[in-house]
Amino acid sequence: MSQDLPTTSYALLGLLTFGDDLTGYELKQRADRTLRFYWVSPAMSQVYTELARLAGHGLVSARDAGPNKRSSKYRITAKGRRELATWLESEPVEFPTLKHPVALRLLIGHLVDPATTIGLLRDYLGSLAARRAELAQVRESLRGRDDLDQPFHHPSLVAEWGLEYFDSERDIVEKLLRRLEEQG
Amino acid sequence: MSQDLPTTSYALLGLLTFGDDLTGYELKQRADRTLRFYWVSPAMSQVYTELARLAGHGLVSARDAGPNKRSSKYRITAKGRRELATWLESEPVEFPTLKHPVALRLLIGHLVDPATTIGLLRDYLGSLAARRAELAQVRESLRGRDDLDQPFHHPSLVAEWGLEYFDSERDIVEKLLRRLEEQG
DNA sequence: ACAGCCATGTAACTCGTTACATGATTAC
DNA sequence: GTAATCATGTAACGAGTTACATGGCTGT
Repeated sequence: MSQDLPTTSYALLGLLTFGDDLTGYELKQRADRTLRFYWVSPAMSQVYTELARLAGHGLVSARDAGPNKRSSKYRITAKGRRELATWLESEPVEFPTLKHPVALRLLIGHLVDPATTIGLLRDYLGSLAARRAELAQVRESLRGRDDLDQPFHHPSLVAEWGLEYFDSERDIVEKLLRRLEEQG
Repeated sequence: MSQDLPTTSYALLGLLTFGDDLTGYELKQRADRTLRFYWVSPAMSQVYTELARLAGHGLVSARDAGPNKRSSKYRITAKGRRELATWLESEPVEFPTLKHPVALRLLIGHLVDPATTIGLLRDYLGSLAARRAELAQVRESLRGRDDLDQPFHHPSLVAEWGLEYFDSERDIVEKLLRRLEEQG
């Protein structure tokens, strides 16, 4: 029965488990707010492709709302919920993948002068702070709906995890930067 | 002059800047040891594809060594070094991408019982420790070749960054786990 | 002789992206 | 009226994977 879909498909399906029905467009917005920080934010076109696939497997159902067959809302089906729970329990869970262009550039730092590397890391600290602020705003927006029995309890746990990750990354890079500045 | 290759291509090219010439096979091994932790470890077939592309752009040169036209070693060219330095200085550097299947599953923890989520995180702590041990071994293997002016100075900085990341991730997950255990 | 590793490559395929096309609704 | 946003989709492409095919070299 287990369908074995790509992970992004399960991720989008998961975003439909919070008690509301969404259009493809709205689903993309939710992905931009949450999924982006620890998975990917799929392109608009892929959201529609995935919704069509999920509907083909009977994991979501489409319901027309607007007058012109537009704005159809998607709802997760009972089968979709079972499928998601099975996926969640399936072993083994893949190890996280990190694609870190900054670390990658630091690796070949011997090709350029130290000032370039230092500038690279300073820029990174800036974008890290900006990204952290975005996530902090998301976390704040869940306040009041994040109690133990409320739908956004787990999303808020994940958001807090992300904030701690950003803080730790900042600390590590700051320390590294001090080290490079002393050498250079 | 800037070629604008995929990042994996620059990454593999970067692995050829440490003073030795490598066969495709050896390059794959080096990627498995280092690149894997903060980028990806490309499939064997892709390594050969990328080497062919790099050679086509004149960024690496192939030199036959074996009798049967096999075991040809690849060496980065002067043009390749210039290209890499340009890439390193190019702005802006992309923000890291994290694909975190564990966080993704935690997000929809409301679909399963707490024990499942707790088990998931415990498993993750285990694989995290294993991965950290692998990286620690890599870092140790660089000792003696990691001084300021030596080729593996920057790789060792990156490895230490990775070790600190793993430690921080472990701390965050352990705290989260305690929180879930108290609730459940 | 056989296993296991070294070594290279092609073909088919999936995932996901960007570019493009189209049109409705809302706010000013 | 017109710009911005809402909304949905198709087509072409690129990056990267798995499966497959091939054969040499090394140790026991």
